[in-house]
Amino acid sequence: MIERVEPTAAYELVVDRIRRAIHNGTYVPGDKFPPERILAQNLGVSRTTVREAIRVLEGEGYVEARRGATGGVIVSYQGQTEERWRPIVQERLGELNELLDFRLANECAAARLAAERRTDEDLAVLAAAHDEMQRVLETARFRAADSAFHLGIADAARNRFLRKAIEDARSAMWMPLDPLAEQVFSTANSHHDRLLEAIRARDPEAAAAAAAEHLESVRQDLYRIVGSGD
Amino acid sequence: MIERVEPTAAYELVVDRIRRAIHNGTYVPGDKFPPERILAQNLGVSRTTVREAIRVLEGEGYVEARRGATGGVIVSYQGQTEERWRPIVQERLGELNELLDFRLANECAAARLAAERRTDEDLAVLAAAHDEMQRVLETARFRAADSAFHLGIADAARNRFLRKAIEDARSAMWMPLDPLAEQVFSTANSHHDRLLEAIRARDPEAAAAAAAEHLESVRQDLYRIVGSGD
Amino acid sequence: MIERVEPTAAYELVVDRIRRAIHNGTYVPGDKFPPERILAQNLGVSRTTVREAIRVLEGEGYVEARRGATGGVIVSYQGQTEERWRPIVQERLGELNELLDFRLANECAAARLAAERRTDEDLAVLAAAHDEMQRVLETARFRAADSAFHLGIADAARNRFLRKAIEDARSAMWMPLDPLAEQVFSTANSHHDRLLEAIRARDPEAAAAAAAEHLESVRQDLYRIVGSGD
Amino acid sequence: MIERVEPTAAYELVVDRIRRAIHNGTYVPGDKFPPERILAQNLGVSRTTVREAIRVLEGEGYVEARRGATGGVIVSYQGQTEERWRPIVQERLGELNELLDFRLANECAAARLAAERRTDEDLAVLAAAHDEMQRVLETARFRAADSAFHLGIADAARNRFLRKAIEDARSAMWMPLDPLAEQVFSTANSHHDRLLEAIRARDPEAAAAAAAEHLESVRQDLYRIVGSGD
DNA sequence: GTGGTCTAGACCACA
DNA sequence: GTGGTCTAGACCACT
Repeated sequence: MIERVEPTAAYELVVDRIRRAIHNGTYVPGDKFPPERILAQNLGVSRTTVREAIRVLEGEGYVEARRGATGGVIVSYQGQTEERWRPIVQERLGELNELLDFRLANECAAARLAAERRTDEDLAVLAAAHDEMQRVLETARFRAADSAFHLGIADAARNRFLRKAIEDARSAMWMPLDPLAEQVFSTANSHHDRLLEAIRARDPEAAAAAAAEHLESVRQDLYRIVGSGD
Repeated sequence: MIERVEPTAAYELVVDRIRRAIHNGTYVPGDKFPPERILAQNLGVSRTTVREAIRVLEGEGYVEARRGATGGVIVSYQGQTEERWRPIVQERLGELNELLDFRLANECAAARLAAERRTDEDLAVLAAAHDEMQRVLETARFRAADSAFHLGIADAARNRFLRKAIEDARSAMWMPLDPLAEQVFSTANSHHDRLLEAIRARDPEAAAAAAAEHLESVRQDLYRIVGSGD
Repeated sequence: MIERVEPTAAYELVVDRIRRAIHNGTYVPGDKFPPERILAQNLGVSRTTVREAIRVLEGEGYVEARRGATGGVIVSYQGQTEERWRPIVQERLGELNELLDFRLANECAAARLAAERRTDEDLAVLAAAHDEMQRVLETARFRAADSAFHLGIADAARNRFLRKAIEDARSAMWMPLDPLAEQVFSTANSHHDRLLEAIRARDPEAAAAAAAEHLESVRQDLYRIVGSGD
Repeated sequence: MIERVEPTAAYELVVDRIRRAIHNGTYVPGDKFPPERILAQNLGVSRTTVREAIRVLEGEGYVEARRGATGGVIVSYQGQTEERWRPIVQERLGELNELLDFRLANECAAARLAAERRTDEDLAVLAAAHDEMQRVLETARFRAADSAFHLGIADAARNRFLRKAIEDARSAMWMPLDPLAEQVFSTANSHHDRLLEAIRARDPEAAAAAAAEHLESVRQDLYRIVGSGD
């Protein structure tokens, strides 16, 4: 009836923000973060708090801090093989399915609204991300462009609640499956093609359908990972 | 790119929990809350923190604390006339529209999934809430039953993310519009009828359509409030 | 610079109020207090708190509680001989002198203002108290009339701050010196005569002088008690 | 006959102490208070209680709390124009007159006793406060020196009851009338001159007369404020 | 090293 | 047995 609250320390929130920025490709392995002072300012917290967060992320192997004038905080490489992740996916399968249903609801709605409301600027952003995805070879870069594409749709839908729900859900689904990602590049690109075209053509239903198809194919990928162990 | 974090104090979380419990009708005006000591235990915080939250809610006029063995913290009456709320609705109109689009996405999806997955127990819960809505005269009780109905659908959909999104959105839309609510009782009831029937019949598309229709009529009500001032 | 605070429990305040009422003769030995319920109402506290206070006063020997229909809380007799109090007066002599200087300041000012502002009603109250003092034999009754007289002057001065200061100071000086009191009856009466006449004649300076003389004679009485042990 | 008691929470006592310290100029706008932990120790209460008091004072606009090593609780600036305070003075006029009569009684008595009992150390304190008053330009500093001067007289009188009565009365009269204060600087200084000289000369009657004259001129100032609105 | 928050436990005043 | 207050101690976030 009334559930437990769990107070979250400021530095945990910062950890979350940074981790999410890495997951959605804002920063890819090898990238350097802005200086702590700047980060602190942007996040609206003190530098101590940022440092605390970075220490945690270092512990998790997400980032690496280097001292000196040429130093800074850089994102680490941490690709994982499909093999190592299969048990984890298996365990989370129920949750991942729920997440996909949740994304279906929100990303289809966003695609529909984006098709209605998109400006030419929105379209340019989406097209750029789409181009980027077809050009890049590196998984991390692909993921960044992928995020930019899907969040660009949410932005074009002009709805901050859908935007946040989509961002949350994508972040929650994230897994460092570099090898897998490569296999699905081409499939993803064909879906993205259809989605982009529908939005360009201002066709809400086609956009929603393309989004749904895309997400269902992601679901198939997950089942394939799980199944491939048998 | 990287957004501000806003650290949330434990007592703020408690304020939110309690406020939400009032908004969704878990406690209606005149109801007494569990004793502070019990609340603290349930919420997993100390009594001081609960009291801090109650003090805030007292300041906002949500609750009133009475001492003594027969005392306790009770929910205040704070009905507002449509007149007083028109400017506030007007100001929030953009946000409310976004919220409705967000609810459309999630509540239609929930209705669809509920129609597929509902058990007989789910149906019993929905039917009970539906009956309650048609029986009660008091606005607060109606609101409670309304919440029970819609969250019951989310529960039947077996998806915690949809559930949370729906709860959040409903809570964010809440306004103490008692008079308005009364006017829309009958309309709401007819929509709920259709929704319940679709779920009973395990018809996903009909359920989604009924949910959509219901939310669009809520949107019309909001515009009516704003427009009635001319 | 910033001094300690000492929080006072409600029941301590009640103890103080009741003790003061006994000291200034509102209730004299043998008198019965109002029922607890009434006391609680008048004091603005709950009955439990009144009971707590009475328990303390019982412990101090001020009152005695008797059960049953004819029962109630009655003020105890607790006369003390001069002998027993001499050491206590000696110890408090510095404080008592300060109190007398404080009373001089405030009672003279009150006498002066009373002479200017007194109404015929004020005069009647003072005259009644004055008569009472000359008639009574019992120490307790004399003290009651004495209090009525002096506080009546403070009331006639129409100044709540002087009133409170006088009441506080008189209460702080109180000692259960029944034998002493008898010895000074006649002296006190002659001073009171002069004070009453000056106020009746609306002569501020004479009133202040009479008040001063009265208090200085009280000071002499104290030194006599202390000295009489040599 | 028996008056209501009003139980005072510890934090209310602390609020009072701090507010009084501000009123009598112990801390002037811009000053920083001792750290909460020290305050708590000095006041003999827990830090929670001190914080509760500070929260109240923050709400009243008396103080402002800043975090960080260079932070602390500082006294706010809150000067008020004569205009804004006229109605308030008007409303309190009766009470203020009573307070002035009360101060007359006690401050004249204190001046008289101070003239008799002052040591050279007392004189040095008074002279220092007197010098300070003639030197400072800032209202707040003047008020602080003024308080030091008058309470210094009470201290020289060696009477804790007069001391407390004077401090209470001065605190109760306090108003944030900065502009007014400036206008009366010179008048006050001339009165203080005479008062200081009488105490230095050990002339009780002259001291009392100077104190009386000073207070009567304050009364005139109040009437001037009230009258100036016509 | 400051203010901000939280905890666990206690006692008090109230009905 | 309720809310109201207080304590002693702790950790966190800020500057």
